[in-house]
Amino acid sequence: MTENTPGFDFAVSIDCVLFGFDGTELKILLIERNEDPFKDWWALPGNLVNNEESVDQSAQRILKELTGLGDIYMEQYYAFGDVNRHPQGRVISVAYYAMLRLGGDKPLKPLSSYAKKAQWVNVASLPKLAFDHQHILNKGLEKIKRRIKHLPLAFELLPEKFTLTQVQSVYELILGKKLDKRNFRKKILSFKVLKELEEKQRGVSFRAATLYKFDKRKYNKLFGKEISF
Amino acid sequence: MTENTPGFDFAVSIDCVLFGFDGTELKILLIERNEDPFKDWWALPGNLVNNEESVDQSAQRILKELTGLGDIYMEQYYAFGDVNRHPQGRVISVAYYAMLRLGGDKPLKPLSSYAKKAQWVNVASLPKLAFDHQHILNKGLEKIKRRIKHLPLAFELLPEKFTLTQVQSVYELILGKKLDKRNFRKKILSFKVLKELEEKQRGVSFRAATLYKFDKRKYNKLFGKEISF
DNA sequence: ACAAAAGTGTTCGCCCTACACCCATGA
DNA sequence: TCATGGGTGTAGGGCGAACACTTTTGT
Repeated sequence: MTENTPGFDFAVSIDCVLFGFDGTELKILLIERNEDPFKDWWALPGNLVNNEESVDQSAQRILKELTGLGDIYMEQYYAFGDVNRHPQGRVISVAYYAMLRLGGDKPLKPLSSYAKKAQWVNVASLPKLAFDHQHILNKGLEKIKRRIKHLPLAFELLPEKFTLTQVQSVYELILGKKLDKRNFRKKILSFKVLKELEEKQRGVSFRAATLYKFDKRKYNKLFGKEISF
Repeated sequence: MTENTPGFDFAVSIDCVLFGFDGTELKILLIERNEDPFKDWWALPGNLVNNEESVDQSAQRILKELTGLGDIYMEQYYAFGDVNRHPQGRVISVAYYAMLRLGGDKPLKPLSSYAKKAQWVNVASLPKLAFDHQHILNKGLEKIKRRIKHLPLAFELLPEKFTLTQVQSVYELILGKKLDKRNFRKKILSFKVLKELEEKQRGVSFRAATLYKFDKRKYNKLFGKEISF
């Protein structure tokens, strides 16, 4: 335990809930810890905030250290501050989520030594998590359930070109319920933020679906108006 | 500046945005600081988190110290963590908001000495605030604008018995726009969480309005369903 | 030919919006 | 009697929900 100037004896950490979509399942990125406490447990990627960086910058740095990715839309969603959430001292953790495109082209970069490995894990079949990370994750899931109704989070999970069925899958996984195909397509197209491409799906053993792109320009023009599922 | 165990050299504070409604205006509670930095400036009520209390408990304690009120619905909404937000060291501040009933029956209790006085101030005509408190407040206002569409925040600002016009005023002030009287009444009554009383308004020099009460029982039964403005 | 997913319209009910006048009360 | 806010209904348009079959493609 630490002995410090009263009032200045806290640590602040970031924990990241990184969502990914592999075409079928909703995944999150976990690391296997290589240090006590909770050595060998699975945990959310996270680390302490340095003294010379803001918490937002820290979140970006930690995400970059763990994945090699920068410039990711990342949103703070809650600060967890129970007294005993960390066994080695008073640590307040600020949680962020991000939506990431999975794909072989973006391998996970080497990690700091406190993690043995990082791995994408299906949200539906998680191991026991270290600290209060299950709680942090649950709150993150609730958050994106609400936010995906107003923000275009789904397209950040999908490849640049995607089919409407893939978009629908993402919504169904996050909201946890089936949606009607015709109604879904009508609605998502009614926002006018998807651009239909000439191109079609390839390599599937059934009728190839039309590919679409998310049109960020048009989306930005909607600013102020709400999209709503 | 402080010299501490690396990693455990942060302070964590709470800042509270306390909303109140006096029948006409939306107010927030400010204090006038009696200590440097920002001596003599107006600021949001807040204080450092103690080592042996959770941030939620700390928020409750601080609110109680400043107002004498306990058991207030208080919600954390953001953590502010810029490097130089506090001139005397690295302080992360976790912001909470609460909706309070104003009224002479609940005077503000004596304050800790770091405040000269506390005062309800009209949100529409604020003084310059210390630290990044204007920013914290702005973010709080955005937050309640969204939340009042789904949560019964308005009734926490109102006296136990209130008229429909008063409810409408609160919504108009928070949303920053006029609403149609007939449509508003239809909608608010359609949620079935208001109980019409036998009683009428007294002491007004025009037709007395019917008084209503918020029915928490019925509201709790709605759990899961969303109310939506 | 069959398996698998793509793609497509209509109907109905509900909710949101816009809109204006009479009523009750106290001064 | 006047000034002030209280209280009330309806019509039209738009949106969300329910619902099933044909098309395309690869094997």
